Amino acid sequence: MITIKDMADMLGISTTTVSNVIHGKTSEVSQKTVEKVEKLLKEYDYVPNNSARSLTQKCSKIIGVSLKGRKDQYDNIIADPFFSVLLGAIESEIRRRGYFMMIYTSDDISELIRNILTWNADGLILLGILHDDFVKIKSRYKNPIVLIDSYAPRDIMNYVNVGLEDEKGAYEMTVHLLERGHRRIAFLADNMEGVDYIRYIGHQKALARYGLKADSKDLLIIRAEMMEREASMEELFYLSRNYTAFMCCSDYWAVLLMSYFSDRGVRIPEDLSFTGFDDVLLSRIIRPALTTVRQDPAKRGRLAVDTLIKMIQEEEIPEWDVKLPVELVVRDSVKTISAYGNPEHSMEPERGIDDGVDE
Amino acid sequence: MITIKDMADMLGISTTTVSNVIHGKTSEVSQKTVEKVEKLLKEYDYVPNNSARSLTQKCSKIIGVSLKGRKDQYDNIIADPFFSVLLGAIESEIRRRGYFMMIYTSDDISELIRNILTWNADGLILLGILHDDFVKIKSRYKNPIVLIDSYAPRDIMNYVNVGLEDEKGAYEMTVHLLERGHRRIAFLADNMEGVDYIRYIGHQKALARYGLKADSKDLLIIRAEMMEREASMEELFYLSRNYTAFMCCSDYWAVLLMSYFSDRGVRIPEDLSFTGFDDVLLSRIIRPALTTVRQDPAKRGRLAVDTLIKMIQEEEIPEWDVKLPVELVVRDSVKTISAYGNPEHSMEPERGIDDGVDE
DNA sequence: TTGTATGCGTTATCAG
DNA sequence: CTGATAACGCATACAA
Repeated sequence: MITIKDMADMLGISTTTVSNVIHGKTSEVSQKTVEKVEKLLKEYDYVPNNSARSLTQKCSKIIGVSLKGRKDQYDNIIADPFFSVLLGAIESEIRRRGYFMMIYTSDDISELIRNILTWNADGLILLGILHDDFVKIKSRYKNPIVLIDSYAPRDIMNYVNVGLEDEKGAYEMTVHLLERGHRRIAFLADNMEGVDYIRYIGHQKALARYGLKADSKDLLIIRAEMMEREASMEELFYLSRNYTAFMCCSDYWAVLLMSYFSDRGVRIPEDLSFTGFDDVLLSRIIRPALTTVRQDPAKRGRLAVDTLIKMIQEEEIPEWDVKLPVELVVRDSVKTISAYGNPEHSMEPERGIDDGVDE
Repeated sequence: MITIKDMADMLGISTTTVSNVIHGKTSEVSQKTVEKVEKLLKEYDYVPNNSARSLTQKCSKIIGVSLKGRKDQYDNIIADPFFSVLLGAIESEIRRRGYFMMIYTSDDISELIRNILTWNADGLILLGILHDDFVKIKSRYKNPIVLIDSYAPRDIMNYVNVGLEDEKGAYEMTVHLLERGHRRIAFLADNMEGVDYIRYIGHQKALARYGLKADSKDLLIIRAEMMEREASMEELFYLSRNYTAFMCCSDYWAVLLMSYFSDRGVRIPEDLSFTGFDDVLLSRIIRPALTTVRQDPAKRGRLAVDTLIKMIQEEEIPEWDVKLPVELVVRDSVKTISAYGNPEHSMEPERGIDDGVDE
């Protein structure tokens, strides 16, 4: 590892001159010196020491990416099919822009903060962080932050979020189910915060538009450990008899449950319809192919990085809450039960009710 | 961000003393001073600047993780179901051990090397790197390196690899197919280097043990862009008529192809059997569930990190080539065709032939 | 056009 | 027990 000083000594010139050549400030250096230095740069394949750079400058060229692990959900969150695609896109964009990515996963938010601070990251991308944690981070870390999939009360704190038309997606999916004649729909969510909550709002609005009312008993919260506990699954199986459709908040769960139910003799979609959210690879591969809401995680990752770098370079404060479009993808996991729809509800939305979505 | 100097000034003592307290060298500091400093440490929640530390010390506490992207394979390699689980395990273990993870993906190996050097990473974990690239990296980077899934000629260069019983896995899978009466087996691989090549060796040995000979025309190389090109898939479809089983080098491909073939009316496993490798979530979810070779990527990730840290701390040079066990997982994607087996081959291995595996 | 001097935050050496 | 002081590698303001 050759240093600037080494090279300066070798050429009998000062470090300043070498540094200037490295940074392309050749206007202030004679052509001859430039050539000498560049020759040496090539010869020894000089690589700057970024620790030293971070020290003298304000910036570290590091972008921190944090996903608070949730022990209750998956073994490790990086393995989640949706997160991994997103993360891959973020990584490649960070690299393309000449930055470095450092990942911090932790269930302990204060440890996470210490890790960010200790490297003085230029900016931060936070995935699926809850509001309280965001506030804690924001209070200690002053550089730009971009959130992905966050819903926080706007009035409490400014934030930049690269989100999704979650409400619209859930709305359209619900409408799709209703139009196919489904009236007994269960809504399956990981939790009732953030993204899943907003999707539930969309679901409710669609029901309302059809003169139906969401019933809290149709809201099924599903957790990773349930798959392990036979009793929980039995109960879910039992509950499923009340429904013609399971509307899931993620492809991951939809696909897992489809597999579980079909193994127990439930025919999909004949006996029970399923829908997902995300459109990950899984949902295209499984049979019946999953009807779902598509988003573009690669685009999202890129946009998050672009936005963050814009903020870092202080060109501007970008739009504070982007909602990327979603698209209903109809495949084969939803049955059409027109003749079998609950007769007391018409197939058309009731007149006079018109709550917009994402207004 | 409070610094050591700030605190020293506040207390009217020297930075040395503060630093000593921070590092627990309290034997050389009076109790009173220790308490004063620790109070301040807490109060301002002091976080050390790691760039400064890296500069003065030999170590950076960074572990670099590199996966050379292969443009021909996936959009981004992090999204690969197997890699993402492995990566997640690596990340959590690195963090648990008090290190930081920096990811470098690049198709340009020299860019990758520069990134590693610029941060002076204490150690490196290389995933799926080919031998030539490893040599290049090794020539520029002198800190410990642990490989995952590498096969290189041992005589050329020392290396530490955390691998798998690839040969054994493929051997057992092939035997399984043979015992179920399959005689016309296609071997599908991404390429003919590294892991896939060793698996092919195992495949060949199993065939030999049954008095059969591997035919190079039964070796089908499959690439990501093939899925897009209709002509390629048509050809594969046409070829498939020659076989009773497709033995795939990864679950990823097995599952993708199963889906493709079953959509075109091929019954699985009645018309065509499939096997995979890895046992990712996908293979458990899909129906028919995939017969595959299980490995434990989480364990692998942990072991790789443990090994690397051992090397970094110079406790010892660990075993140079670990091969973690694999396990055949029989599910429903392989048909039993005992009555239909090629009559000129007996179901039992021929006598007198006895090439061991992984000897 | 080139060089000198200083500082970034930390650790380590050595002297008091 | 404590404190100067130098050093790590780099960038920059200022001199020459």
